[in-house]
Amino acid sequence: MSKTILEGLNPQQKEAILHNGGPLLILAGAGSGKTRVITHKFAYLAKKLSPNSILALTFTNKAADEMKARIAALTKKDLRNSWIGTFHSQCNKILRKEIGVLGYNRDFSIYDEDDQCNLIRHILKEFKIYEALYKGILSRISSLKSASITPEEFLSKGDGFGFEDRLARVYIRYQDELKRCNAVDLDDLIMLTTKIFEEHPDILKKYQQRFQYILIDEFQDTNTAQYKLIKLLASSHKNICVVGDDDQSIYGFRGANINNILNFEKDFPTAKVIKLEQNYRSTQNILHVSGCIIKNNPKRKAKTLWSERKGGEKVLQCWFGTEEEEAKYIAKLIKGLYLKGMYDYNDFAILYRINLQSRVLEDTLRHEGLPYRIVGGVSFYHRKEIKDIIAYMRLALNRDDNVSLRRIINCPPRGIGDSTLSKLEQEAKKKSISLFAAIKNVIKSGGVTSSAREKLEGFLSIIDKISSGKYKDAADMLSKIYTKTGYSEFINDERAENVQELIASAEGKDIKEFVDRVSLITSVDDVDNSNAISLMTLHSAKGLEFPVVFIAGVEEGVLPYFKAKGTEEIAEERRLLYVGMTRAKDLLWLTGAKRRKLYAKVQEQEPSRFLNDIPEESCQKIEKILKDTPYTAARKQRIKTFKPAAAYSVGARVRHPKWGIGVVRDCYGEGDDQKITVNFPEIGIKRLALKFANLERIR
DNA sequence: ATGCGCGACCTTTTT
DNA sequence: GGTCGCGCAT
Repeated sequence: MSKTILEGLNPQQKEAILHNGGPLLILAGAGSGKTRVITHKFAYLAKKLSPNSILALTFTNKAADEMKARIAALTKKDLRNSWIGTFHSQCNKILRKEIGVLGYNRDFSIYDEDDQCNLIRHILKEFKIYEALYKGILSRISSLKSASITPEEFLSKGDGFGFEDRLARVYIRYQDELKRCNAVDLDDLIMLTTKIFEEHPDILKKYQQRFQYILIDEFQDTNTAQYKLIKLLASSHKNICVVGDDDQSIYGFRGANINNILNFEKDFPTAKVIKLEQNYRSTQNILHVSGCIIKNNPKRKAKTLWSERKGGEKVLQCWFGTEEEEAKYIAKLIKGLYLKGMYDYNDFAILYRINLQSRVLEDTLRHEGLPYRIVGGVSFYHRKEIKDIIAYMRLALNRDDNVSLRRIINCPPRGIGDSTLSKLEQEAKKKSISLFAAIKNVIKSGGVTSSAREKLEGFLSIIDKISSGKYKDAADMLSKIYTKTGYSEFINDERAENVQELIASAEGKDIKEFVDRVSLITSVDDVDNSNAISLMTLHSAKGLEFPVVFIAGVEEGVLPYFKAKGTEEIAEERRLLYVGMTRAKDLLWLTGAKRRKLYAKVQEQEPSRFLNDIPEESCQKIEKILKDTPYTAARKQRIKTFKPAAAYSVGARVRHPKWGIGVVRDCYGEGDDQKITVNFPEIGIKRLALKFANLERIR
């Protein structure tokens, strides 16, 4: 057992896994096999401990799912009751049990950013603060919460005058309103859990005993509130292992506190520190150049990544007249490399700092007939029609949820306008009751015109019908909502399709679990394996890797973005570039344009200051468009590093459970990391991990 | 209740 | 350049 767990690992990785109890900080450089170490460490721990007594926290659902799948494959243990998940989902789990002590009801709603905005705007109207400020105010409140500062603390810090004081009052009111709605926002999931632990030592003790070991992934992304929470949980046994890379901290603007990683050793003086510096992804050259850039950051835990893939192609720098030329050249290069058979479309990624850069790139790729996909972007669950339908569901489960009620009381339109609504608001305020209860009161007391009363009765009976109905699953409930509310007649075809998709995704799911999932998920985990070039922001690229990476717009004002002024902000921009560069396995291009259209005006652009840190000899600068694409070294590199494994030979036929029969195009890697590339007719070329692919060899 | 014109504003965004 | 929100007009 422990043989398989430690097989194929380097000494540092082994040390990290075998380290016995006590605080451990694993500084895992880009591409150093971090996920592997975490999952194997979990498996190792699970030999002695029940898997359900290990708390393993990630930041994304995707990372959590992947971790679960890999641990399940490794340990063959039942993980249905495990505590592997995101910070938010695991806190939600705790709150659903314990929130009673704070005076909330267990059926609380979870508000996302959209709901938060609605609530803040509602409050600002009442406070007579210019409503357009809501975004700024919400972000201030959110950063207070992520820094674990309560409304009362913030108010007591202020001088009692001016904007800060008013902000404090809005914050207090906001928190009150949430409670009145029996709702928590995403920051509350962390903050309220912490609050319970602080105020109820017995509850804290229960969870301290339950979690014998704590594992945290992407530790550089934790905010102060999250760190406070895990310090509480780890304080008795100090069996805590955090894994992260300070050089990849790029979410400071969302409250992530890089000092958490820098201070871990101070907070846990007996902490062992292990550095994972062997990179299994990029060529030595790419690592060298990205290392030259990141080493200029102040306050970092120095790491020197190295790779067995010695040498490699030089990093290519290219400077163009305009962003159109930049895009065109990138497209031509991709086409050239593709036609030479070196790479597939999904081997390429084009990364950029700001979303608006994607437009020219998209236009050009389309024009050149190259397939692409945008990664990230607007979330499915953020769409109006989806949020509306979910709001009905939420209101049926939690009648105090005023935000959801306001959202749907007149959607689809049923003639309940502002005047009726403000009567309801008044009544609710006067009697300190929810809007839903206010509707009942107003109907009884005859506080509205008879036509308004009829309409309110109609709305009431819809909600009553929804909440008294018996449903076999979440899909059943959603589809009844969709028809009974009149929503289905109200929307256009495209939106109707989205609703159908939502209903389909709820098939067989428990209603409450489904609502939670929707609130805690951002994007649909669509497994888009289509053979296409990936376009995304540098932020979205974190955690991914591609054989060929282009970083576009490496210019002053774009990267670093012009709004980044202070040293820490510049340092974060530098890390952003570093994250982008370390995504590349074989080839890396840094491009820029002399003139770029930004927000309707053409700007003269200078090369990014970060480029000055790149040593001449590791870089190739190209001023004009070349006829030949430089790829020979990369090809040699590939052949050397990826020796064909014996498992499948190129040209062999295999069957995949989902995609049918295909032809093996490539097979490489060793041990658990064996990868296979298969061309499935109709579906296209897929790159698969041999271990999980479930392939069947056929003759 | 809806439609339109005007002005302000622009990042990144795991949950 | 394009979006979003507001206020005013119907």
